[in-house]
Amino acid sequence: NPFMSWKPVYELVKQIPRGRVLTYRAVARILHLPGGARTAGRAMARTPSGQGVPWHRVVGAQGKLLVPEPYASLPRKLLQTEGIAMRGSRIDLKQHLWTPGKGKVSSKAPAQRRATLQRAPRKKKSRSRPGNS
DNA sequence: CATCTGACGACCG
DNA sequence: GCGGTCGCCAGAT
Repeated sequence: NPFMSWKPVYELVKQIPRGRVLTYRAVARILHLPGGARTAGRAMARTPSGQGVPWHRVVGAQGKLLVPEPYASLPRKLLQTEGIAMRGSRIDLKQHLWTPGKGKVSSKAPAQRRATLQRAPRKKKSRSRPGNS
């Protein structure tokens, strides 16, 4: 049963408090999901309905709502209802990013720092990308 | 078994 | 800030 594999993800998402959000990246790191954020995204894409999983509280690393059609408009509405502040089409992660276990200790979200590692130039291997025919 | 496909995120121009 | 590309990994074809 594939749902069992993602159960930890749904259990974690269910614990996100009202008015708070988690990024796909954060979910992946907390659960040590191999493959990182995309794996978290895959799990969310298969979120079972009727299980009380607040899927709208999982957003992109930059606070963007990545839910595709035909549900694209739902998260925004739901989050607004929960009092989530937004700058344009983004959520203020500084205010609403949830840190498991520190919900009532500190309301400040830890500033996420990007590694300053340099990477070798990237090869542009086109892997049958949807392009113009 | 070989490929393609994403509810991502990092980089690049 | 935006759009295109690549690495990642489990499912679908």
